[in-house]
Amino acid sequence: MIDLHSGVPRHRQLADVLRARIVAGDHPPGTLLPSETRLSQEYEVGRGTVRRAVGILRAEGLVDVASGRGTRVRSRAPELEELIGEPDQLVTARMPTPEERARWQMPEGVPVLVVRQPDGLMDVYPADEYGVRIPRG
Amino acid sequence: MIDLHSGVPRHRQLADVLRARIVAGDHPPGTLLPSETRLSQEYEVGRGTVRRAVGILRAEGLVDVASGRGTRVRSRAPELEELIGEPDQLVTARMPTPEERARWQMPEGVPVLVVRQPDGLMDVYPADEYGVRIPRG
DNA sequence: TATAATTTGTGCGTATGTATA
DNA sequence: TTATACATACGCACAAATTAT
Repeated sequence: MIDLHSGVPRHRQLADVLRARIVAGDHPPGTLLPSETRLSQEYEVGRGTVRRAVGILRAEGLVDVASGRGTRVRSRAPELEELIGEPDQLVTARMPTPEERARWQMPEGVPVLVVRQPDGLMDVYPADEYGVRIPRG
Repeated sequence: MIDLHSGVPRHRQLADVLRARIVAGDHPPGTLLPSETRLSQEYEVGRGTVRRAVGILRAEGLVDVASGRGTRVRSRAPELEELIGEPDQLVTARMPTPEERARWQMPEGVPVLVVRQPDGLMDVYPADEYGVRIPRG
């Protein structure tokens, strides 16, 4: 599975393998991945390498990691609450600041939608729960 | 600066300190941060701790790290190319897949805008370069 | 209630490789 | 070529959170 001489870092290789297994349904949403120690034995890499690989999946929003409990495959695509856009607003996105993440208790790997009014005021919404609908004329 | 007995992990404390210094303009965009070794001496933590702290800032898109060159504070580029939204489109955001990041050569810590058409088709744009403008009726 | 086992979190030291100046 | 700096990887130890006994 992991090629030590491919030039590709092992933690990226492992992240690719785990991601593939997740999207292939091998690890269904809601289930736990094997523990870090188990994975390090299974793929014959150090635990630190496993943690970096899992960290990648976490940053991508694929899994949720909790101390003492394990690494759980995140359930995909919950219903988005629709915000109705208003003319001349500009919608973009970025990663939240630590304060914003704390305020809305956002999981890792989830961006925020930034809706900027013509007058410069901005509203911010977690992108895993909100979407902006373009209104009909 | 770093409190060993606060309960807050040192690499998080250091990330907070560095982030604060960056946003305060102490380390202007385009400049290099002190080297990892220098930071580890300055804040009296291990180099691994420094790397984890910098890794946080990198995931947030605040800095760009290059081997042999150093850690550079990323220039904020609020110059967004505007896409004109069309009625009934739904705009949201998520983190890019590795393929999407490679395709557009996106830096870390940058989400993608997802524009979903009424028929289900989706367009994806890097959120650091694009925004969606809500058209007037 | 208390204890142990499991699992993730943190931190250190070390080694080797690679890129840049 | 040499020095500097970052990248990857391993191993070890201990702490903290959770779950099982």
